[in-house]
Amino acid sequence: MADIENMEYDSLLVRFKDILKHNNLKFTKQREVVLKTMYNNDEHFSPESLYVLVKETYPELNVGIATVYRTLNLLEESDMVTSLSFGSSGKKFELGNKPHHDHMICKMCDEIIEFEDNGIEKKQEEIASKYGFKLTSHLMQLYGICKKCQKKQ
Amino acid sequence: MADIENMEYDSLLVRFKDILKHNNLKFTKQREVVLKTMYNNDEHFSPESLYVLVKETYPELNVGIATVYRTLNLLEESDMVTSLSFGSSGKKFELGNKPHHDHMICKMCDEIIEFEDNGIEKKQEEIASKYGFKLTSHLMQLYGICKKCQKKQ
DNA sequence: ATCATTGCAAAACATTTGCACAGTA
DNA sequence: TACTGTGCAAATGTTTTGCAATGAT
Repeated sequence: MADIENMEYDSLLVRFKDILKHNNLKFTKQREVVLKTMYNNDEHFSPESLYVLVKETYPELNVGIATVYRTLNLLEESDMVTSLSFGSSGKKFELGNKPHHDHMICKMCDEIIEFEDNGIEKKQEEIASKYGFKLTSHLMQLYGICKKCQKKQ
Repeated sequence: MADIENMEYDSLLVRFKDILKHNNLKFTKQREVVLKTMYNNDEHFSPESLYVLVKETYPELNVGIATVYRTLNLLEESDMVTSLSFGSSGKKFELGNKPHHDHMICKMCDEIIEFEDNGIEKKQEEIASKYGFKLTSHLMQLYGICKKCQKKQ
């Protein structure tokens, strides 16, 4: 049963349970379902859109949007999800199960393209140490117009 | 009168007036005062804090916060100001009169340190062209703990 | 004179919180 | 059992919008 397909999710789940235990928090269906929905739908979610998806997928649980917010905040504090903010609408979240990457965002269609930035990281470390700054994370977003939208113009 | 001190502001103002004219928009005291206040107080502003400062400085104009928002949005669309968003509170804006730079943000005290990133830009262009993406701008924010706050810990 | 802009208040969003009840350990 | 989590609705915070009056060209 525990085939390779589920290994990654299982390890996320174990990590989540660990975090909960270490903080004297409880493992609940709602928390599990929020994590699982993010995993099964590999995208960038707004709290609202994740909420809709969770409700559609698990209507019997009757999950409230407050719980989605609470769970996302918990997951973010525990570094299991990352948030991006751009544009005028609120944040978007993604599950941190992929290797580190950054984002290119199309101004016209809001599409998000992920890319890896081997090499830029080193430069960032250099800059930070120059200012005595202790780096914990970074956000790099490139804005512009994607291939498709360039054709439309 | 037009000494070197004011040249930079004057050129901003000319640019602003140009933008207004090209869009059939009008040059008003309120719009001018928002721009001027940003220029005179070289910082990163939330719309709210800029509003307070404008009211303090020009109480007789009785500028409303809606106008501050409208002006900031206008200035941003015209690329005269840039916005950063981070944390859970809203956006911060800065006037785009400095050479391009990025930001280091302290997680503890929210201080913003600016730095220049000669060299990273080239890499960004490379990445973008690999995806057929037409780059118009970018955002790079390094998060961590600043020198002062490290000592406090 | 014409048409955009303004301040105000209300509306629209986005997110958080208080509380009584339900669920986990 | 003890205590945390939950949904709900209300509260909060941020940004936008409709409107009648004002101001710029």
